[in-house]
Amino acid sequence: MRNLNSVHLNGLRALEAVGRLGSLQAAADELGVSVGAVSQQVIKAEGQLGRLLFERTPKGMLITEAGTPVLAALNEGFVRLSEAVAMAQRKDECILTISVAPVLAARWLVCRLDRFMERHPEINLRLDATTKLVNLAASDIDVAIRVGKGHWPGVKVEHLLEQEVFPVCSPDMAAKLREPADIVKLPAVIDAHAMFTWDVWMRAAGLSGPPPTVRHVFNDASLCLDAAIAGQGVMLAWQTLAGFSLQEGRLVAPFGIRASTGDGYYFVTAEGSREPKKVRDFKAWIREEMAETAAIFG
Amino acid sequence: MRNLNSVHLNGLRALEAVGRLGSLQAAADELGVSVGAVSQQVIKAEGQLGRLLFERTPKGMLITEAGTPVLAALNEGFVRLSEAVAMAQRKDECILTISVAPVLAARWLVCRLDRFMERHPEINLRLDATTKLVNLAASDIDVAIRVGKGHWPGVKVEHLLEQEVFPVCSPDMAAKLREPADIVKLPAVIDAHAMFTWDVWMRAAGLSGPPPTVRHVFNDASLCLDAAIAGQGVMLAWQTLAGFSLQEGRLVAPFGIRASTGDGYYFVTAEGSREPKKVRDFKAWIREEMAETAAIFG
DNA sequence: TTCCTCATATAGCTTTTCTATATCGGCAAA
DNA sequence: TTTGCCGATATAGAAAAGCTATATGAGGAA
Repeated sequence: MRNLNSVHLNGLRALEAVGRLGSLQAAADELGVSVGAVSQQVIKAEGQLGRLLFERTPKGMLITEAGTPVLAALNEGFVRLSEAVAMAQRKDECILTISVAPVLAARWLVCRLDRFMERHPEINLRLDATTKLVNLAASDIDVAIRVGKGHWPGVKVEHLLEQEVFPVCSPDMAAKLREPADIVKLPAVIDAHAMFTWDVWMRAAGLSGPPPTVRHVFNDASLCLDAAIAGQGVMLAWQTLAGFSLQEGRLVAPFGIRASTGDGYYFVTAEGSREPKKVRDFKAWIREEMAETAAIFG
Repeated sequence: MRNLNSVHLNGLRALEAVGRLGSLQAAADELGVSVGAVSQQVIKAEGQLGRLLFERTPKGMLITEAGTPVLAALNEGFVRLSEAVAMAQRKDECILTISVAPVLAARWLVCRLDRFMERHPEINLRLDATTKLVNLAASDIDVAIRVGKGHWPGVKVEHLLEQEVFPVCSPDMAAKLREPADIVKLPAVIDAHAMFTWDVWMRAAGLSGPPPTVRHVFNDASLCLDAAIAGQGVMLAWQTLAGFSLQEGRLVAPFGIRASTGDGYYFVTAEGSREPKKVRDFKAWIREEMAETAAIFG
């Protein structure tokens, strides 16, 4: 499209407007400039194209035969540009863009989105699955959910749920356990990205000695949970990861001892401006769903 | 399309180029400006739209979800504008735009255009039927054929054929005529726009007395000729108007007396520049056809 | 002949666009 | 940890584009 470098876009627009509206005055009205400005632009643009698109008559501008297809194509082009601008300027009241960790999306959020649709049919979600802390001022994300200490500058942070970890394993594996100390004797499956270790839970359980032996390590928490479900070992899991599988009976949390990691779930939104209703609606719904998940454990 | 007034077209183009090419540098290369210029334009245009279309990452600009449809529409728009510009800038070697009087077109030229197509299949004609003397410098007409004295300033004029007039009537009507003086006793059909009167012919025929009585007057020479063909009167016609009907035997030119009107057929072209081959080809062909028409009369 | 409409030309001001340069942040390699 | 590179951004000021205001010209109608 380098050929567009040889002609001024404002001039092409002037040509199109005159071609469609029939006179310099009508075009000037639409473009919001004076008749003289349109006249200059038309003359200059014709010069840049090396082609006369109009014949001047006392009754106004008449399109030349060569001008007809050119002006038709210009019209289609500008109609499309106008649609693009309208699209960009439209307030997407009905689209909510959220950012959550992939594992939270896969293991907790996506399976309950049907309930969000029931509650808010007028809101369409866009889900950006990433663990990065997004720059909300420089992206189109409305709200993020993140796990961590919550000390993130430049954004508004709102606590949602304290993260707790606890061992989970298959029911068959759990059936062989007589006391909490038996858990650390099981082989373990490990999530390499976890920000905590078995020590956190063992302290809460009042256990000393070595942690479980590592059988498998995964770089994806969701895959790690699948391994635990498959009976390949015990995993130190957390509420949103394991809640659904616990409810289904595919996993068991033996003895129910939980330890707080010191991290929490937080809503992260842009500072300053008043939150749109769709964001408030979403947060309220998430709170309810988190409360229901928390209720599984006590 | 007034919404385009609120955003700079150059900025939209910068957005589109970055969206399509993936970086400010690549866009700058295509637009022929510096990276700083593109950066400024993108930032300003996003501000004017009130929408971020890109997320800035260390690896370059990433299109936001909202940006994807907007940039797609911008791309379509600019592709079409580019096509329009290419169309306008393309040298139409194969299109010849001619301007002739409507009656010349209808009665002489159009019926023989098949022969022009045979001779020059590579040339497409555009025919502008008007009697006005066109401003060749301010229109896209390559060559005009006009009837008159030929004294037209500011254009190149080239004589083609002297205009002669002569009475024509239906064969039945002609069968009753014994001598030229009988012609002026017939009722006449008159072309209101004709630039000559019966006096011109009567002088050439050596006849005195009153001209034929007027039966019908037409504001279109072609309709007038049709009336003569229909036997409604005698018409003072000219070569290009009546030639074809004479050859067909639908009209007769009794006694073959012709008078020169003092007007002529002329090629009219723009002054100055060397004529393209297509114009020279067309004129050569017209000369041959005119010579053939002239041969009908002796 | 006069008046109106439409396009065009011109001078000069305003706005946009651009260049040149410096800076910043992130990432990879030493 | 330091350094260098890459890509984006900010800034000042120059250049170009765009615009207004005004005058002019041509054609047509009253």
